Amino acid sequence: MNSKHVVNNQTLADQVLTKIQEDIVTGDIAPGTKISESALAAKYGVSRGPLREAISRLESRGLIERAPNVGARVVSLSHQELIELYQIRENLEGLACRLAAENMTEADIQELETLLQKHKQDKDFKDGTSYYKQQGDLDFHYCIIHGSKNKKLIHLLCEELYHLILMYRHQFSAISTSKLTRHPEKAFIHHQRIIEAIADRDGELAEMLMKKHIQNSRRAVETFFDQLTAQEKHDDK
Amino acid sequence: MNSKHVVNNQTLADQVLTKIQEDIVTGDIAPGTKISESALAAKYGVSRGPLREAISRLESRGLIERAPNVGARVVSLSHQELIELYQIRENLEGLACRLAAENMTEADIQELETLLQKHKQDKDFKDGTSYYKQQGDLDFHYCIIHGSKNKKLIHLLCEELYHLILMYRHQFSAISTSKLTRHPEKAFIHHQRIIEAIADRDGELAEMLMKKHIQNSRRAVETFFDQLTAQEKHDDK
DNA sequence: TGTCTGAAAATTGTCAACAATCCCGAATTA
DNA sequence: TAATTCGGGATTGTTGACAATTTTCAGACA
Repeated sequence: MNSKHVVNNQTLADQVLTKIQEDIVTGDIAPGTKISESALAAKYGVSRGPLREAISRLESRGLIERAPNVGARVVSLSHQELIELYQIRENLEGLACRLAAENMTEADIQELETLLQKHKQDKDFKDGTSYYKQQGDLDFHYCIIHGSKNKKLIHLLCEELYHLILMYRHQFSAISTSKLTRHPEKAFIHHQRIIEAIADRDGELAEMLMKKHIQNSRRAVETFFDQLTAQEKHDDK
Repeated sequence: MNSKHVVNNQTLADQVLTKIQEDIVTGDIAPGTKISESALAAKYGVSRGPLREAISRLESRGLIERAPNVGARVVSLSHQELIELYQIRENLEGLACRLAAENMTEADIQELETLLQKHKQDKDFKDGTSYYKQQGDLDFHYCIIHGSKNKKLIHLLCEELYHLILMYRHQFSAISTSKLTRHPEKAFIHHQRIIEAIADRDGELAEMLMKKHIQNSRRAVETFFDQLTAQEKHDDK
C-alpha cells in the first residue's frame, strides 16, 4: 500500500531492458562480456522469461549478439564496423534532413532554432568538450530526425542505431574526450547552416550539409583510430 | 530413430519464426490480423514460450506491432508508409551500390554478370510480369547489397526491410501484377548499366543509377496508388 | 607431453501452471 | 435512453521446473 503508487504500467521486461541497456551503453557491462541469463536475472531480480525478452530486444538494437544454444555477448564493434555505422548514418540522416526541410512545420523549425540558441548559451560558458556539448549535439540530430515525419526512418535512427553510437561515444570518451570533438565551434556553425537550409525549405542543400557534417565526425573518428594504431605499433617495438 | 535424422539444429523458436513469417509475407495471415498467442502456439504445435520469442523477432523486423498487455497484430502499412519505406531503400541501396563498386572482388562482379545473363534468358521466354521477374530482381539487389561488405547495412536491408517489401509485393500482386512492373525491359537495362558502373569501379555513378532505379519503382507505386484512390472515389458516388 | 574420450556441471531452450491485466457485456443509475 | 460501474471470461505477463545442448575438466592413452 505504499511503494506501488509509483505505478509502473510498463512490463517487467521493459524495465529490465532499460536497465541493462543503460549498463551496456555506459560501459558498466563491458563490450564482449558474456551474458549469463541466470546471473542477470538474479542481478535484476526477475525470472529468466522477461530477461530473455529483454535480451532479444537488445539483440535487435545491435547491442548484443546471440548464438543458439550458446548464449549472448555484448557486441564489441571493430574500428571498421564503427566506420560502417557512420556511413549508414551519413545517408540516413542526410535523408532525414531533406525530409525535415520538406515536412517540418514552422513551429517545428522555431523549436529547433530555440534549441540551437540554448546550445549557444551553454557553449558560451562550458566551451568545448563537455558532456553537454555531446548531449546538445544529440538533441539537435534527434530533433531533425523527428522532423522528417518518416516513422520508419525515425525508428531506424533513434531506436536501432542511436544506442550503438551512444555506446561507442561512451567507450571512447573514457579514453579521450577531446580528440573527437576538436572543433566544437565548427559543429555549431554547421548546425546553424543546416537550420537555415531547412528554414529555406531547401531540402537538397540541407541533405548535403548534414551529410558533410556527419562525414566530419567520421573523419575525426578515422584519424583517431589511425593515431591509436600508430601508437600501438610504437608501443610494440 | 527415424524422423530425427533430418536434424534441426535450429531452435523451435527459429522454426516457428520462419513459418509465421512465411504466412505473413504471403498474406496467408492478413495484414491487421490480431495475433493470438495461444491460438498460434496450438497451430504450430509449440508452447507459448518459443512463440513469444518468434513474435518478438517479427516485431523487430517490422512485420508485427505489439502493445503491452494488449497483444500483437500484423502490420498493415498505409500507402504513405510504403512510400516512406521506398525512400529509405533508395538511399540505403544507393549507398550499398556505391560501396559494392568499391569493395566487390572481380569474382563477385563476375558472379553478378552471370546472374544478369541468366535473367536475360529467363526473360526471353517468360517475358514480362512473371514471378521469376520479381525473384530475379530481388536476387540482383540482394547480390549487390552483399557486395557492399558492410555488415550492418546488409543486415538492415536484407533482414529488416526486405521482408516488409516482400509482403507488400505479395499484397499488391494479388490485386494487380502487371501495373507495378510495366517496363521489365527497362529494369533489365538499368541492371545492366549498374553492373557496368560497378565494373568500372565508379561508385558515384553506381549509386546514382541504383537510386534512380528504385525511384522508378517508387513512382510506379505512387501512380498505382493514385489510380486506386481515383477508382475508389469513382466507386463511391 | 599432448590429444582424445566421456561423464559431470553449467547453461540455454521449452513447457505448463499461476498471476495480472484487459476486454466485453449485463446490470444499474441518472 | 445513454452513460457508468462492475464482474466474468479471455488474453498476456511471469514464474519455476524440466529437457536438451554445450562446455569443462579429469583421466586414459599414444
